[in-house]
Amino acid sequence: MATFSFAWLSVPAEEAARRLLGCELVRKLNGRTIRVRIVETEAYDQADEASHTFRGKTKRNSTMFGSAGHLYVYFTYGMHYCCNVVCGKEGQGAGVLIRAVEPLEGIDIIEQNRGLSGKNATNGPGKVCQALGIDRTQDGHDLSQPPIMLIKKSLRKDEKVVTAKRIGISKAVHELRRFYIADNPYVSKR
DNA sequence: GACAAGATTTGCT
DNA sequence: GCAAATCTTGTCG
Repeated sequence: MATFSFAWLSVPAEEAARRLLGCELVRKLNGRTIRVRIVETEAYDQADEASHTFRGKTKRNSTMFGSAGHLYVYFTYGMHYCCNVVCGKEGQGAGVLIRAVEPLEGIDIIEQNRGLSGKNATNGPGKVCQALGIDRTQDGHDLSQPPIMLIKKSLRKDEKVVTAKRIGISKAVHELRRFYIADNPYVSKR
């Protein structure tokens, strides 16, 4: 389907990061369904010194140079996966890191995958991937197709987006490119 | 062909 | 609060 289902993601990374807040991610795993809500994101684009795409296209980040609505998964620190939603226009090299989610359905599966329960199971980039069973074989996946789908949702009226400094990186840390839903208990703290 | 660093998490001092 | 665990990719010689 060469539709523009993800036209709403074909915008600058910062805008896409805001729009992704509150959206749901549906993951089919072993015949079960896991449904979560995105509560924290972080924007990356090619002009960002801390981005993988800063020095141009490589074999690893080629997914981020694809079209919006795809999944970019990378492996880091020898033990963790992080997942991003590609955004912007094709060839732009922009994406949004999913930093934290709120479990809505299939919580028992999440707890089983993580070996933990409560908010500690999904309040971090590496945790989200482990909880949803995402690894680098999902890199480049089309988020309009199973087993992982992205569903656009709006925030509730009483919820507001907070813009904050980035964390966990060593370059351009002062940039205000991290977004999260105010007062949501599943947001990573630090 | 070899070396250094990394969008993190967890456990111990 | 700090340091280790662990391996892939990118950069440099």
